[in-house]
Amino acid sequence: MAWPSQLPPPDPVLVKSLTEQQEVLRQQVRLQKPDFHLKLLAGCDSSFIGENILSVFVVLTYPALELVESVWHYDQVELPYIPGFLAFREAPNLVKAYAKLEHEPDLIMVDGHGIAHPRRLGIASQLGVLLNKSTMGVAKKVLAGRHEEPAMEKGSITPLTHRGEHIGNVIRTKDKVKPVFVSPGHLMDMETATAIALQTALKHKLPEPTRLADHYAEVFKKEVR
DNA sequence: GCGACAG
DNA sequence: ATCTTGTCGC
Repeated sequence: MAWPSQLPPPDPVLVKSLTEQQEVLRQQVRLQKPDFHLKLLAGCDSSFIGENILSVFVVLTYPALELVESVWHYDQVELPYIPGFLAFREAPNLVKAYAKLEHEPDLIMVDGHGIAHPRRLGIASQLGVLLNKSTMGVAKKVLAGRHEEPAMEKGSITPLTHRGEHIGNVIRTKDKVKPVFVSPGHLMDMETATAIALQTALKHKLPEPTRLADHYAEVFKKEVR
């Protein structure tokens, strides 16, 4: 009866190394209003099969949100999941999948947090720095910070704060459905990220880019087997 | 010291 | 993330 509902004990040496790497990357993050004219919007997501990871990228037109491309990359996972260090486990494979895209998106919506992270470097921010591309994060659960529950109707927003900083927004993208947590990743700002998340959330809780990436991850998963 | 803990 | 059945509602 070791750690009941606990997580596997992380290796202190590994955590120290990853924390140092995060600091280097964090200093490269730029939060600013993007200069692009949003035409192509990408979404990405990863799923697992034992010790392997399957990452998917989809590209949609904006604002029509029609699918124009979808690619994937399947490989071995190098690290275990450690809260706060998700990017080191998933970003490498996402970068390889991204390289297969024929269309270069203006923005990437990532499943996970942007700066709404204990050290302001969630997977969306880290991936943005690695690809030197605008990114924003859309997560289903909180990792850091506190917030009030937004009203039950679609469009309601509440701020997510941590140590006195506004690190994200809690957005109700669908009536009476659990809200999502949005935050800018890299080369992006809070206002734009929030607006795009709401604009691209049609009939579902998750915005289309993330939702479709999630969907295709399941489709390609059967192809890999 | 006690919980919490993206995917 | 993944393991898992039926069930409620649009």
